[in-house]
Amino acid sequence: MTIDILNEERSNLRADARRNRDRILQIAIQHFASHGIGASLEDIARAAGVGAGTLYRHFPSREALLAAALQDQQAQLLARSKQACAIANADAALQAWLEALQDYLRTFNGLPAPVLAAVKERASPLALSCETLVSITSDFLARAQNEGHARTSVTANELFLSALGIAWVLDRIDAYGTTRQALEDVFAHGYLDLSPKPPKQ
Amino acid sequence: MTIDILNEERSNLRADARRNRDRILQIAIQHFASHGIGASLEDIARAAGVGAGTLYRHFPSREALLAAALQDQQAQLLARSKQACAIANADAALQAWLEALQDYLRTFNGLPAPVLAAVKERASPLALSCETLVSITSDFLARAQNEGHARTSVTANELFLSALGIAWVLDRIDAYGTTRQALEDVFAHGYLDLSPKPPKQ
DNA sequence: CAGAAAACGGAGGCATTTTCCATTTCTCTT
DNA sequence: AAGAGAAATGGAAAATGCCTCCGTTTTCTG
Repeated sequence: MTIDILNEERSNLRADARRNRDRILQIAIQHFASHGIGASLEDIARAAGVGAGTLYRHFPSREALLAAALQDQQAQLLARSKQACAIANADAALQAWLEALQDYLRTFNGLPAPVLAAVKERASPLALSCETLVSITSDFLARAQNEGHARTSVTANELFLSALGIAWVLDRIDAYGTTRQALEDVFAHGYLDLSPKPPKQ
Repeated sequence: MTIDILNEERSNLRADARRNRDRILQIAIQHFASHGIGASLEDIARAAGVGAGTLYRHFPSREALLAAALQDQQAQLLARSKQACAIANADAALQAWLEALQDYLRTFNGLPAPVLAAVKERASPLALSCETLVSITSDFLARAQNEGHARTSVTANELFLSALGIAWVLDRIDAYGTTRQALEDVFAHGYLDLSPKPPKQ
């Protein structure tokens, strides 16, 4: 149920290795934040004062580095999921969770892409956390289907994937109109409204 | 109203230039189809039997080449929009159009990304066709809002962006469950269903 | 057919990822 | 406290891909 992949605690790294690892991670977070997830790994290595080889030994792939850089945000996301659990109204709880998820996906520019990739690639360092996210989504969805108004034909996977899709669009469109709220609205209610009696015809 | 950017007809290209341009384009379509929009431009040039310089002279950027490679599909898309226009039911017409749009966006793997980029970048070679697509979407949406059941709070832009988001997800998830139909369903109806009386509470 | 203009192509500059290994640094034992 | 061996380092280099530049070749025109 935990989202952590590697706790910092007791690890048998040599002192210099640990120092370098931490340094790289800290710099990576800064670079991902300012240049998006595509930030140059060479730049990160240089800024951290280590050789490229060192970076790669600690984080064999961009995704591995990304996964490590996301741990704090993931912890925050988990905290928000706990808060959302406490919301009495099931629909509101689901909505709160989806909003938290959107915020998380905004941590770094371009994050939705590797997260989506991780959904299907078991091997990805982000995969574990992805499964957790889908599973949490599933919990909120199930509750909203039972107690609230969530459509019963929707699955947690679809919900999660849709959230990714929206996050991806918003990631790249930004201030294009009043888009964020609007898109989340389409997401929630669809573009068709079959509820009241047809306005015409 | 046309989607064409450069008609093949009378162009004052020298014979060898036209030959090369056509050749490059033909090969590019094949490569984009098999390797996605990220296909190596060097490979395309080599396969077309021309130097990299020649490719770049004819198509200054990947997007320009992509735009040219998409012309046939765009023509097909326009044709489908005409067909959809003929559908009596406004909702069904909108749905048919959105489906055609999805198919178009599946032409090459990864297409949604440059299309989304083109939505905001006036300069992009894909921008013109993008505007056309949004405008067509707008027509179908307006009709479905008047005659059918499309929610009046939704705009064509939001609809188009949502379609891009879905296409992007499906592009990378492919056979992940029964996803396609399901996602389009969430898109159409949302994940909440407020229509009938609340099932509980 | 010859000269001018147009087009060609591929070498080379640049950026980036990733590997490899000779050297350096740490740690643990004695 | 010293030194052997394991661990970690860093940066050179290979691989890939984008894109430009310019000496050479092809086409067109009169």
